[in-house]
Amino acid sequence: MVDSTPDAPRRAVTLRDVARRAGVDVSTASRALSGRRRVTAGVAGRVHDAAESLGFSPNYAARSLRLSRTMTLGIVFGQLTSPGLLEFLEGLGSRADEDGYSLMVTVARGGAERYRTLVQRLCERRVDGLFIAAPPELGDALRGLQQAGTPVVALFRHGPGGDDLPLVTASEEEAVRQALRRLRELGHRRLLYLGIPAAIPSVRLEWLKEAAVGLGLALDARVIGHEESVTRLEARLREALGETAATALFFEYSEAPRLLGALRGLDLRIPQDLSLVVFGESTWTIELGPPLASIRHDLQALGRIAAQMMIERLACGPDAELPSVVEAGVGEWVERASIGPAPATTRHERR
Amino acid sequence: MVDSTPDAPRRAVTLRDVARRAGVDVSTASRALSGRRRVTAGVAGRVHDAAESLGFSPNYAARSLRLSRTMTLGIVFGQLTSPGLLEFLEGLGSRADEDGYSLMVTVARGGAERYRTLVQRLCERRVDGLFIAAPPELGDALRGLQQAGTPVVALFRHGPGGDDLPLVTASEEEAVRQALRRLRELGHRRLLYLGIPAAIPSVRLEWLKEAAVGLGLALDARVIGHEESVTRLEARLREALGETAATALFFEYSEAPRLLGALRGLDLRIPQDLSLVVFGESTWTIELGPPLASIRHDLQALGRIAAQMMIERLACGPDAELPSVVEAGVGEWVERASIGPAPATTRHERR
DNA sequence: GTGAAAGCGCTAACAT
DNA sequence: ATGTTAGCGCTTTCAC
Repeated sequence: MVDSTPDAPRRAVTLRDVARRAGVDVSTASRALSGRRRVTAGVAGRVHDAAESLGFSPNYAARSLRLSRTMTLGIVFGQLTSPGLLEFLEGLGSRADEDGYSLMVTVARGGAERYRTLVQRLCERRVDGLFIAAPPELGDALRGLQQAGTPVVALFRHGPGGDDLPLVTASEEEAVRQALRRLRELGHRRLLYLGIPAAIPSVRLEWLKEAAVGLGLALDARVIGHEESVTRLEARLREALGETAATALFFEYSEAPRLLGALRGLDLRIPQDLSLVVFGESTWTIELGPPLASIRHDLQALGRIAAQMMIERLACGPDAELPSVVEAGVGEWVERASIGPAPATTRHERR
Repeated sequence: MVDSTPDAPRRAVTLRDVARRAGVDVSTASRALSGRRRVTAGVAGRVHDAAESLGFSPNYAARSLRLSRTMTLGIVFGQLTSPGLLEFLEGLGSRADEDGYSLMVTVARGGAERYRTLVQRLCERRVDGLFIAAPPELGDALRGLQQAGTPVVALFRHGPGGDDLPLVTASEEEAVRQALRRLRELGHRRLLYLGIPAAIPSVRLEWLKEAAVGLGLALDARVIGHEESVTRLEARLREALGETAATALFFEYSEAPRLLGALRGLDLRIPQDLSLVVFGESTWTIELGPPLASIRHDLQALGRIAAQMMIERLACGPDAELPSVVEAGVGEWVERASIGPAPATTRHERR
């Protein structure tokens, strides 16, 4: 049923097969199928029928070779950790898909060397465009791409040493300002930021500092280790809150489980004793316990935007330049029940 | 620095360029670079130098065309929701990567029709192997792949109507049995399973039922809506616990935030009043609140196994058959503080 | 409107 | 050991 000639060769049907079946030349079949050039109605019909009945599926490698474009976009991730990356990927993928582009996804997982290897491989694959998340120093791994005029853009942020690529990212500046303004309005004067070293935070910290200075708020920042236990964090937290007398706490989504766990041990009421703001969100931060106020992104939308930019760029031809930084997405301040008026005296002062 | 001839053509360097520069024929250059056939040391050196200095990157489309293999694996996801999919993807991708395969990732996001479209596209891309997560009825979308002898495997489970593909999945049978045995040991006799309709649960429910029957435990199962609010769930939960007098509750990771939120409103002590077991886990279920006992998978390992199977199959040639079901991963029972001895009388009986 | 022919970049027979 | 030749499947001039 699936195959009319049961012992057909283990070989894909080619355009040649279709043409033969339709009684025309391959070139005619090509035209009929691509529809780009006019063909007699009868011929077109026969060709389509033949293709249909043979189960013809055009070979993209051949087409790519001829057309010098693969209709493929590549992406290199550093690591697939944050669940936000799935949303991003979904957005990017679906937008690309709409214009017929497929996505090659790779994960570096290692150092800069791995990044370079993957970039090389994607270059061999002749992707039409390449995204690199938080790119490190890439050296001459980009050479092939550059020679071919393939656009390469950095995603989210630049990694150490890799700041020579146009960047597509979401800006949180305004959202951070809004959050701080609101907290100030609620009487908060001293803020604390807890983050892991050398990740996204650096930029966030800049924004936080800037906004805090602008509004006359005190901001302390402390680094917490990636692996510190909940009990350890509890002590750290107690100490940090004691020393800074902060009434509002900022932290990263990735640290939220441990931090919230530690917070429980401290017997603080949220938000009466302490207001909480998290960078990023998910059902966990919203549905469980006090809904956490957050500075979030629509990462799916950001993905779509990144894809769209690339596609437009591709349509413009190789000579169009990419702007060096595109703040494509916009961070959003979402107020929720985890923030409230600052306590008159902090818990620690009370003691 | 990057380019010795500043106004070089916007064109990738080809093997021909390398050969010319090295003063040899393209075929010789090909041999020297592939290293598959012996070449004089001097020539090899010159060719490599030329390739190096020109920044040569072999065109995979051309190679694919010639070799009839793309060194590309395709994967179709239904949706990119569960964070576990990232782990899976990472495992699959890294294993594939080790053997030089790249990964084309697509997301159906829609109904069976979208699946078919993506399968078609991946077929045109001539992937060497294809994974489809929870495939629905695919109809003749698989024809091209079949004709070409491309292996296609289903992942996780079969979707409605799509049960004609070899399946790679993880079995939880034994883990479920262990969990129930342990609960029985702790005095539990009545269990409750809360799940969303038409997702993974169906299989899980089978396993649960089977194990429960085998151990003489009572098992009730209730469906909860995908969108029910926490307060609504609270009522549902109260009702369900009241009616079944269950002392242990099973639920899915995806429902955990809402369910745990609802549980809080019920003023139950975990595990004194109720024991909890979740299918799947993350830092959220471990670090926050009472660590949840779980039936989990190492999805990254499963991904690696799936990739490995495919690669081996590819090495065997197109005539090797895939076994129809491979339970490649093993679910694991992990006991944590969320389970404890069954209460002498259930909370509701006490009232 | 259709067929003939060339060629995208590469590899593998075959010849030398 | 190296060069010559053919061809993977497709699109696109170029004739007719």
